[in-house]
Amino acid sequence: MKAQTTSRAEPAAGEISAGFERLWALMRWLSPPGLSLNAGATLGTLQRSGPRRLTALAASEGVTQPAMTQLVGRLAEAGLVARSADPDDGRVVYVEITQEGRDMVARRRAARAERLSMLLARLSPDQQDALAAALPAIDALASLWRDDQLAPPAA
Amino acid sequence: MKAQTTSRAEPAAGEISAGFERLWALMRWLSPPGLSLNAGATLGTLQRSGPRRLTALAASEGVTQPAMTQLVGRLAEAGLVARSADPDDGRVVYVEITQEGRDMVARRRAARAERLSMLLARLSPDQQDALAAALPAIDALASLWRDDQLAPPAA
DNA sequence: TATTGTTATACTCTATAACTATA
DNA sequence: TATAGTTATAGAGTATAACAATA
Repeated sequence: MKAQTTSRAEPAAGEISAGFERLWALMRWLSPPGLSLNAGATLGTLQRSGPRRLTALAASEGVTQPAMTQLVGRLAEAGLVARSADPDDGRVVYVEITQEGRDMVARRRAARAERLSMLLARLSPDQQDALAAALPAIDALASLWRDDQLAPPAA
Repeated sequence: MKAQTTSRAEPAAGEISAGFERLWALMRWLSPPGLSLNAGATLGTLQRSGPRRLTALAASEGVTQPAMTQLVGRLAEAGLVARSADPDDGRVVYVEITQEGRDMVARRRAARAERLSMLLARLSPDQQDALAAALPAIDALASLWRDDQLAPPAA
């Protein structure tokens, strides 16, 4: 309740998180079956960021290390990712997306875009513009959070 | 691939859905434990929309009818919702949020807002504004989709 | 002794199919 | 016969705890 510690961000935070929550069911509907949302997001992270350690992947996707072990196991079994060892540290496992995985990401992205564009077309031009204009902020928000998970700040 | 059927919405759809996907892990992190994301979203829908039939609730949350039966059962057991019968049709079940449920929604919303505001404060003012400006579009998108689920359009 | 990742186990949640009750 | 909702069953996916291997 303490006022003006964070400029105008504070009053808006409640509405923004409520808006995100309302998108929850839509996001599930957009995602083609075959991969869970976690699996799809993990694949997307690997495509954007390149090979990553299993622990880092678990942190950036917000799941536990054992859960990521199993998720990577499923993705590897499906040929979508590959594991590799660190030559300098035998404990470390790197996870990398395969070409097959990239194809899967592309297919899913196209399917989502097709479904979403039908809805977007029914928004007003102003609303479409507002969504597009918010994309950099959405990306920045997601990146900030992921970076915090990898190297927690103060709290 | 067919061009200009939907103005500028089409090229942006891919980026927007990718942005949503990147928010996925953040959304899970924002949500306090105790209720699943589906449970929280369902409670939020009931608070906004008032009593709803179980079938309609299942459609608007994007889960099957049996899944909603069980989810409502869990929420009712926790005292967060109440069922009531339709006097005119003995088959119909209405689901309504209780005061305890409203309190839960408020608590969760406050917790999410607190976590999110720490991240929002680290965005530039422009980015904060862009997010706030996109809220009406996000709400409209969610509503469009929910309405379609309740009464499917053409496809 | 600390760190990285895996295995074991139990639990939550979901979907499909079969069922009951009302219309 | 169709519709609203429930029950039965099986499966996916997660977390906690215990473990193995490397540093």
